[in-house]
Amino acid sequence: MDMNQALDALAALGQKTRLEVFRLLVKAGTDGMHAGEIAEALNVRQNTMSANLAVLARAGLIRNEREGRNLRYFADMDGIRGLLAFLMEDCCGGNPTLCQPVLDALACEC
Amino acid sequence: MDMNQALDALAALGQKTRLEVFRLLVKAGTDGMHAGEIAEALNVRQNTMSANLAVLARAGLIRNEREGRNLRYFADMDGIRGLLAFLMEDCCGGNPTLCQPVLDALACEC
DNA sequence: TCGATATTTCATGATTTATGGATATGAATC
DNA sequence: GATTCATATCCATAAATCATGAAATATCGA
Repeated sequence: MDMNQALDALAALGQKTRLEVFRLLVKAGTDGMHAGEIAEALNVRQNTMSANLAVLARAGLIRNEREGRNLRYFADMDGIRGLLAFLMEDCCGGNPTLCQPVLDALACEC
Repeated sequence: MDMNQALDALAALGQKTRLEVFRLLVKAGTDGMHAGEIAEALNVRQNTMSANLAVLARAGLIRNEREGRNLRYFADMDGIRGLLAFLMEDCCGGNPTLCQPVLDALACEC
């Protein structure tokens, strides 16, 4: 994760619809959700949602798999973990005893 | 941490100068840095930096203490911890064995 | 009180971003 | 191959955001 990736990710999450999408997908876990379901759940028009999903995907926060006519979207745990690690990098001057446990613990394998 | 606070925090971090400031202050830890030092370190004009510091402070990500003519800024670990917890809330449908350790570990006391 | 220093506030113009309608693509079904 | 469904893309417009210069505020020392 470098600065630009982190910026993309944070900017992507700094918008209401996209933050809601991300949290919805985090909650959905490995089941994921179809694009249409997401749009309906959040009451957002299809084209707007598509654009927002694209922003999140480009930022590495979600990914999708095609299922016939549908696209199923998932939260990308690797992406969010990398972002969190970047945010806390060199925490407290890099003192490892204080902060390394935080980063290690982000190895959540949802 | 509610949705609006989280949006403020993410939008605040989704801008290059502000993300750099935040990481600088995370690195500085309990020592913090003067506003002027921060502006100089990142080569940003003082009024621009002041505006950006205000955004971060309003978002609860940094805080300051006056020291004579200077303001010393610090990363607000409570703020960032709350944000990270909000992002991962109800991860995997709230399955606690998978994801609770991540949230607990964010109790880093820098 | 006066001047110097550190920082913030305000107003503005320029750039970026979000949204909605229309349209296009891609996959399944008939 | 025509139709239909799910989703993506294009384009124009409205809204939000950003950096900047000028002015204001707060603190310190003489």
